[in-house]
Amino acid sequence: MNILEKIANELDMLSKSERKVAEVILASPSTVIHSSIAALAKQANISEPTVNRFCRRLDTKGYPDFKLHLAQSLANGTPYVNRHVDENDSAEEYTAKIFESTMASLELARKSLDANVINRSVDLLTQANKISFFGLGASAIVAHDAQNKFFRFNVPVVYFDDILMQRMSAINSQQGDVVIVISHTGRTKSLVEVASLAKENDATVIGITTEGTPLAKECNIVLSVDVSEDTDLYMPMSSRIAQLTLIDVLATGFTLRRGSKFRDNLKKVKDSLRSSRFDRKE
Amino acid sequence: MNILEKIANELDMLSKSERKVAEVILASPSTVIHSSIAALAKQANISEPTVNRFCRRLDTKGYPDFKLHLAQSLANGTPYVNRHVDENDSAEEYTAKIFESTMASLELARKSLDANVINRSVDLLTQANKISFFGLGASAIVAHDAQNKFFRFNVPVVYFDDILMQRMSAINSQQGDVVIVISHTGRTKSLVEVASLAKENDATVIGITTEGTPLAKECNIVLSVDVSEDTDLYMPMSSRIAQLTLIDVLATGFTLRRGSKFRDNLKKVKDSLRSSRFDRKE
DNA sequence: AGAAAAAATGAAATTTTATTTCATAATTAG
DNA sequence: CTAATTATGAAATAAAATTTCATTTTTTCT
Repeated sequence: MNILEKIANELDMLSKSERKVAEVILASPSTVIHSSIAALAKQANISEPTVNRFCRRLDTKGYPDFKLHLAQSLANGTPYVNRHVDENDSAEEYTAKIFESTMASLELARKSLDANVINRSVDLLTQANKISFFGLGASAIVAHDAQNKFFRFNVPVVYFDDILMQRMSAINSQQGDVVIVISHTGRTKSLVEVASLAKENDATVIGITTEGTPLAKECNIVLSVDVSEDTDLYMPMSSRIAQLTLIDVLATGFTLRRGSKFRDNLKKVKDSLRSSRFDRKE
Repeated sequence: MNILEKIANELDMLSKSERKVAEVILASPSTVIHSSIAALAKQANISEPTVNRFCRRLDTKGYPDFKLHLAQSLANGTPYVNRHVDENDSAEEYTAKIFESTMASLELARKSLDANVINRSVDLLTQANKISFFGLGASAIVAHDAQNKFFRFNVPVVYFDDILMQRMSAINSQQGDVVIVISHTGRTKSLVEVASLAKENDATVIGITTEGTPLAKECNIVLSVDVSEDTDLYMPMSSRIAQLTLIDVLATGFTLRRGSKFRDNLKKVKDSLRSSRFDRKE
């Protein structure tokens, strides 16, 4: 179990001074693993025994043992933290930060997903007469991608990123159709309306959105993808990556459910693209 | 760099006694991280200073520091590896596998990227009179996404996922234009031709593709995004995620280069979307 | 509100652990 | 076979962590 998460979790179980220690550690865990207990105590403006007690409260044997746990956490658990891009970052720095934030978001998204809900969604998709993907803005890309994937499966699939087409399509939907509505915020008015229209016309509506939003309330099933709020500061970044990965999951679930014969078919689709490509030299 | 590998590598650089230490560590590294220097010395039948010297020879500051490195190596055992989805996987299993593979690919992609090339690309983009993004299939989504992002920056930007439009646009390009061609395989004939046409017409061609491919050869600059070959078995998955993250990096570089005033403008674009959304309750 | 109990905290002492120093032993080169 | 070099460990020293205990702060109960 990751000790950084553990610290964050148990933050309110700690005493005032211990919390100071926790904050210093969370602020810069990689510095701490190279600090002595004295240095850390000074940094947090508390005494050395307090640091020691803090370590014990986290079920480690003492400070050195705590550092070991911390080192391990840094190596795997949350190597990918959300580090904000800074005005003066070099290309190298902001590249690293963006990749790491994206990975951190994927980690988070994975945790927020419920396998049962995925399973039910795959069930519905395999049984659908028609599948529609709707999204706007950044989520339009996700819908576009989903169409691209499901199209390969040779199932009736459409995608619209135009409000009017979405409405018309929703109104024409019927029992047996699955409509997937994608929106990170879950607050885009026209999409919420589209979801509502589709539902009224007996389609099954699956939302790829955040739990508890107006859109989520209109859906039969909600695939909630949580990503840290502040990664998408000025433009959608992590959210759409998480959504796309979810599409991969659904597509994979779909192919698995359809069995091996179906996957042979996929290979055929892939091979059919070959003539449009230059050969590999090897 | 993994310290266990390092020990194994440098085994023959070590003295007889130091090698004894190395062997004890390699035999059971997880025991060692909980041992004191005295315990380890005894285990290896050598003295404490020898252990200390051993640690220094591996470029660590001393025994505690060595243990930290060791702890990290142990944790790093299986970070995000490419685990293949299996026929009989449960929803939980394949979800985890896909998310982890995606993260592994991002890690790989980040390593393959050259910050200097990114910097030059950002340079060119900020100075461009017009920016075009071309892609087909899964890469069309990436181009679509790029357009969506750069459109917010209020620069002339177009995207085409249609071969004919791409050709026409390439032929009409001129000096000062930047054309970004996206293709994971780098072997799609029509895209290679489009790149070549754009170049002939004095546009600067940036390729988001794999190094050494026919497309790469036609480009002025290649942003090479390597992802493990076998992740995209039947359909493109990881490659497009890596490409999209690269788009985020370019877009971020762009905004940083344009300065803070420009970013205020971005906020305005975002705020302008507000009226199309339901309010948050808080 | 105020006293007693409980909990939290840090100074100092103690203990544990790691490192340095230095004399001796082993190895290598000439 | 000897001198030089290198490797090694015992002992001393230094550094770091932990324990003890007195003091302060907070909480609980009149």
